Amino acid sequence: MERFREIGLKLTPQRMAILEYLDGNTTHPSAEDIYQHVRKRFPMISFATVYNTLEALRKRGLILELTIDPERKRYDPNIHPHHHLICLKCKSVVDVELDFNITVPEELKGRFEILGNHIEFYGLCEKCSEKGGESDGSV
Amino acid sequence: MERFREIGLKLTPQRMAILEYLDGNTTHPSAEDIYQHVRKRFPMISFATVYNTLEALRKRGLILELTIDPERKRYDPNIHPHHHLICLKCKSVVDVELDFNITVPEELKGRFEILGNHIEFYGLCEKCSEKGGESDGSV
DNA sequence: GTTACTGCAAAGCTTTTGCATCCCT
DNA sequence: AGGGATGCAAAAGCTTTGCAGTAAC
Repeated sequence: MERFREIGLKLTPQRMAILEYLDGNTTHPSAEDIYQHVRKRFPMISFATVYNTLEALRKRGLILELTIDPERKRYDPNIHPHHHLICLKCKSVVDVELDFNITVPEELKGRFEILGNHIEFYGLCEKCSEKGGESDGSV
Repeated sequence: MERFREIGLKLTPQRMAILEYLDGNTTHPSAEDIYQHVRKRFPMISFATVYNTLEALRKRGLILELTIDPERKRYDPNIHPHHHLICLKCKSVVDVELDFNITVPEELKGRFEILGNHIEFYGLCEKCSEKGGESDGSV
């Protein structure tokens, strides 16, 4: 929270609300989710402010922009390297804090400078599994 | 190609061109890429046809819709389970046909029905690595 | 002859941008 | 006071949809 000021960002009430919502949040919200939540307290807040703040946070490495939902970007305040379970039905995302110790052959490393990796496990969450999953074939 | 007819799809010249372009294609093209390519032979083709065809193929499991580029969907005719290297700079995508044999704890399996996984390695491709990579912090 | 596909245009969503005003520092 | 942030509205991309005409079966 104070780190915010330290890195040269102005701490406005709107941003404070966004930060509070994101802090410890494991729901991997979209910009829309964040907007809807913060709007309860700041009915006048605009998407511009939400996107602007998210971009500022992302640029400084304080949040991660996830590309795991084909429909929209999701944001994750957990910047610790970790992986994700994605429910194919309800699109919920769950953290997987495990180290899988993935190593690629030297031969590959020569042709591509690998800086990191991210595993997406896809399947069905408990709720959607119970209901029985008529999938449309998407992966 | 003939499988197309077998599964109840009409084989039009436009679709044939799309199929030909996709066959063996490892560039992971976007809808725009496909449109631009097919347009050389069929100047009148529309995005509706491209998207329509891609959706028909995806629904039948003949192609994969990839969610690895934050800006747009990419399509992959390689439906064999495999992983990807993504260049953070030029967004090129390279296949990784290796089995990493990832296993998750039983405890996790109980709470989530895992149907598959996909690893994205991110980093810099050979070309972009040479140029030196001023990144904007995106992952 | 049917039915599905095509092309076009319009619309839908998510995300970005320009700009005048405001307010955090 | 100064510069960044805000809210609004418009615009930009990507993707979807409605519809009338057309072509594959």
